[in-house]
Amino acid sequence: MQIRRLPQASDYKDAVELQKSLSQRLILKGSPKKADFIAGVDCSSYAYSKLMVSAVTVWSYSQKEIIDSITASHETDFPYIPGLLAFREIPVILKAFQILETIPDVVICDGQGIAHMRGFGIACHLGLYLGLPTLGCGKSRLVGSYEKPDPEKGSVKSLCYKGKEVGKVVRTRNNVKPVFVSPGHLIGMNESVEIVLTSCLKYRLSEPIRAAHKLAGDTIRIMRDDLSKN
DNA sequence: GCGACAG
DNA sequence: ATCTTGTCGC
Repeated sequence: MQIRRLPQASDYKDAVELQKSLSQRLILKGSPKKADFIAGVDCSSYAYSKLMVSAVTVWSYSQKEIIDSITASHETDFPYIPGLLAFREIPVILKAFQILETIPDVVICDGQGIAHMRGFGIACHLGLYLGLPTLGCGKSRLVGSYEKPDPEKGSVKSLCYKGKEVGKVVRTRNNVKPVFVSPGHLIGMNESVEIVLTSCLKYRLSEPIRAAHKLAGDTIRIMRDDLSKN
């Protein structure tokens, strides 16, 4: 699919400034017209190397199964820095989207949307590149405070940061650690939570994210094994 | 200055 | 994120 062009940053200072300026472009409302094709994005990296693998899967809500998936690999020079995750993962993620045939209705990212110190997590960054509705679904918190949601699936509490609600803490399975949901671009807060809950069938993580996580992991292990032979 | 800190 | 098997608990 088509990817938009955005300004780049190579060092910490430029990256922080870029996030501040790009955050002005976000549209944090709306609901996907037809939220049937829900994509999940995840990355795996190989310890002790720069190798990164991304996986994008597309799950159909009506069919309850993965209907398309793709992987890409890329070497990165950007280290993991809390708040700057996108600069490490976006290149390999865009490489995968470039060859993805199915156009998703909405994209779920492994990480945060606006629940970020500058209101510009990886889901926001990817949303501007793709021009599609995106949202972040993190397995842990980056910023903000919250009260524990009730133990039943579907319970939700606000995630607040600097006096504003920036996300939701969502229980996707009974008695299981909640996930952190926040809009990325072209979608609202409640709509983001709705997408996550409708794509969580029997596990903590939504189906497309789970599938992408497994695909990226399996792929990088295969690449690692091939490297150790030759 | 100290502690926190997506993946 | 990654190095890694079995095992305890609902």
